[in-house]
Amino acid sequence: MTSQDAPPLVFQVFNEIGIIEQLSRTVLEAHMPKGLIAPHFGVLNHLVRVGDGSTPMAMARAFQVPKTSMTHTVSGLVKHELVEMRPNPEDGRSKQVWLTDAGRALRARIISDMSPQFERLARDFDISKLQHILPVLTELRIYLDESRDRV
Amino acid sequence: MTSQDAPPLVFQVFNEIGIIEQLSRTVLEAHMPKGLIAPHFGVLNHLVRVGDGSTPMAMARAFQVPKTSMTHTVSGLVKHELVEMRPNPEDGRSKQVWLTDAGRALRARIISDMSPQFERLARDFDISKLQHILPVLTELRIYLDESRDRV
DNA sequence: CTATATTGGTGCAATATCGCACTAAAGGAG
DNA sequence: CTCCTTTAGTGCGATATTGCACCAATATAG
Repeated sequence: MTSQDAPPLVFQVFNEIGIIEQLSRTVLEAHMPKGLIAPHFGVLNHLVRVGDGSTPMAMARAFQVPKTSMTHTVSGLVKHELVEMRPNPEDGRSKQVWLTDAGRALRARIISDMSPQFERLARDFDISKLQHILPVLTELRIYLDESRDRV
Repeated sequence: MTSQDAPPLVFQVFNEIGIIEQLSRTVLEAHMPKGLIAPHFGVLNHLVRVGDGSTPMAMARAFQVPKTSMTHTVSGLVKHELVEMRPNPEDGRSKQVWLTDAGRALRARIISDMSPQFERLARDFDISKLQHILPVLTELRIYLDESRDRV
């Protein structure tokens, strides 16, 4: 019975990460309008930060989700008129996703709505600890990402 | 445009955590039999570690998911005969979830199947870094958990 | 150039997630 | 005890996720 009493370190890390992901996603979604969830925000945020005109497949790869999932998420944003699809002039197979003004505005509003919570966390929590773990998380993410297809 | 070029630290941490969660979940699910996904493993693992006979609601709270989601997950495990439901002798409203031998065996097999990958990660990655971030992740998880209903 | 392989996107079906409403049991106020 | 509230669980419907199959466009082999 020893093995199950002492879960390996890696296991524990992934476990905590899973719980944090769930809790933080819930917080995010509490600030989103009805009908939109975390993946929608992810796409809006991605388009603002990386730039408009990305293709659905490029975003599916960026988020590591199947292309059908990205099609579905983007179509939800189109329905809410937060992005619009345009043909890709460089490749007849693909499309480009462009933000609308409403899309930009919604993303900005969600972020500003959440800022009090971030600030409270920054007050209550030792931020330097987060600064220390961020590079490790990034390294771990890169490792997992690169080992993804080798498995 | 400055605010969106420099996402706050907390934002970045949650972002990395979200990606790691997704990648690690994919790894886990690659080791699970067809028809079972990460939440099923979560419940099996929980029952082994915390002990048999927990109620669906207790687990819903532990995993921070709606009770309907837990009902669904547990019913999938029942269908695969990995757990069984019994009436709760102490409360006529609720039930208890007990592992079957097959449930215990499957959980053990999944863990042992994944151990080579954990070991490879332990070789390729500086484990002491994970040791350093684990307590911070735990602290962050506890903070979010406690602030969950205050928001 | 032609034939084949690959790639981007979508429709469809199976399953998952989750809010809402409802029932049954338990708890609490009087 | 009775009434009211709370709690555990489930049915149902809306939406999400994802594998599979397919089409159209592009890339590649010969």
